[in-house]
Amino acid sequence: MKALIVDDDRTLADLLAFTLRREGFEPLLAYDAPGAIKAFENEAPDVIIVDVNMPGEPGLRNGFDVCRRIRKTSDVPIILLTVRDDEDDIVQGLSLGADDYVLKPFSPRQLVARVQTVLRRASAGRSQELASFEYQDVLFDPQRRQFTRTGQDSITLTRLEARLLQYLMLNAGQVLPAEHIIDHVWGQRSGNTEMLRQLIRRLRLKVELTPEEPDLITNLAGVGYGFGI
Amino acid sequence: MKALIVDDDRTLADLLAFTLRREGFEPLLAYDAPGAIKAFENEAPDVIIVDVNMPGEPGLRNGFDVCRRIRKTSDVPIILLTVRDDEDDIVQGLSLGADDYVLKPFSPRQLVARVQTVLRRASAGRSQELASFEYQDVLFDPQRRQFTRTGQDSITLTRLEARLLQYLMLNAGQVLPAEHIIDHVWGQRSGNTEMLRQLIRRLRLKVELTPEEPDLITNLAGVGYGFGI
DNA sequence: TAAATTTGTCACGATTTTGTCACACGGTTA
DNA sequence: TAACCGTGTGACAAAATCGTGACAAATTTA
Repeated sequence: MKALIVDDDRTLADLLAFTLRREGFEPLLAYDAPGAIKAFENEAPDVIIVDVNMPGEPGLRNGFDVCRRIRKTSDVPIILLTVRDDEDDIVQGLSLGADDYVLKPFSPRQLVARVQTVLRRASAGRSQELASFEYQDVLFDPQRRQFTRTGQDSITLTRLEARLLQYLMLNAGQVLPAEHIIDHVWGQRSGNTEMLRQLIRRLRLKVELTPEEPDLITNLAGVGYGFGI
Repeated sequence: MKALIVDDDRTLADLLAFTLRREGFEPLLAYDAPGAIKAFENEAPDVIIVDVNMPGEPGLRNGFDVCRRIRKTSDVPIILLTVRDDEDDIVQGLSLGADDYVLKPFSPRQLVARVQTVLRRASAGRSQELASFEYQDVLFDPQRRQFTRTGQDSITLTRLEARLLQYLMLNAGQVLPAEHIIDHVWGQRSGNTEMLRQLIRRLRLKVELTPEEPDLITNLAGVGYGFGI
């Protein structure tokens, strides 16, 4: 299994290479966007790990450009590395077709786990959805509908709860109009405000530390709800 | 993804069509306002790019009319093309519900980037309005309805307060007739002078440092109110 | 099929938001 | 000077919005 690592921070790139090699991968290294494209074309890696923030010439500038460029011709799994707190990055990266993203800083073990998850899904032919979402100290795995707060036991969400949470996390930092949420969770036809209120409530009971004083899922009166605002 | 291009300059329209097709879009062309409406109704495009300046019969004259007409029935993202860096055009366009505008001349790449940004925003459900307004030491985020005076805690405005402030800030420096404000905040039907007085009052209480001596929202007797005069 | 889980519906109270009424103040004008 | 107008202000009522609990219907699981 070839894994292409793209990062201008050579120390980090080397560390990733070392870790992946130990896990049986054949690591390839690129230190900038053009190098990444070249390596991708010459080596046909099975998975690509790209740092979002890289210097470089305009047009082929950063991890997003690499992602976009590769997605034009290939469905190879791509994992983006991004610094914390930049939700716009996440949304943008996902819309560009990345399969997963990992927030820095991360442990090498963690990254390897993500790589394997992405590969497993890719081989199963369903690289549609996301492998996982991270935000502060919470982690959500839509596939298994497992929600985990670091240091605590993980919780299994119901199908609707998971769809709601996924939609909220995918658009973290934004206020989503109730109608949009309803459309997305229940589909155009059914679904109403009351059902959303109940679902929000149930999700909060499972997910929030103090459901009376929610800190993850907040409401904006007259509009809708948002995650991480 | 269907992209409707409306421009009487066929050379430019063709160039845009070529560029968008290369990026995976299915371009549709219209060379005047009536043609644009027809294409919009028949083809249901995912995004519309309209040149502001077009010849044509009165009533359905230019890009603004197209924008206004389409916004009556649809939230499809609209990008306006304009030559003048005339702020009035921009303000007018945005107040008519356009999602973005691009000043001519522009590079095709640039336009494609804008198109993708707008589509991303639309799919994320935040085709709302502009990201934020700034004026001197105040900042307003319409989406979260957060008002901040630098160095102070931010305040959450109510829906109507936010709409009023947004309208005032969008037209900062001008005195807006009370009737216009009422129409914009409450919509054509309801709304009266008394309600506006109360809303102004409540907004001032939240926003002004000294509500008795307002410095942001000023009144011009017999006409209306203005922001930053 | 029975039990358990998940989802939808109804009703209530608390709070916030919005609308309405009454009145005071200053300036202008008859 | 008195009447009038536009505006600012306060108090209160109406409406909207949200969170909550209880329970029924539907679905999944054993």
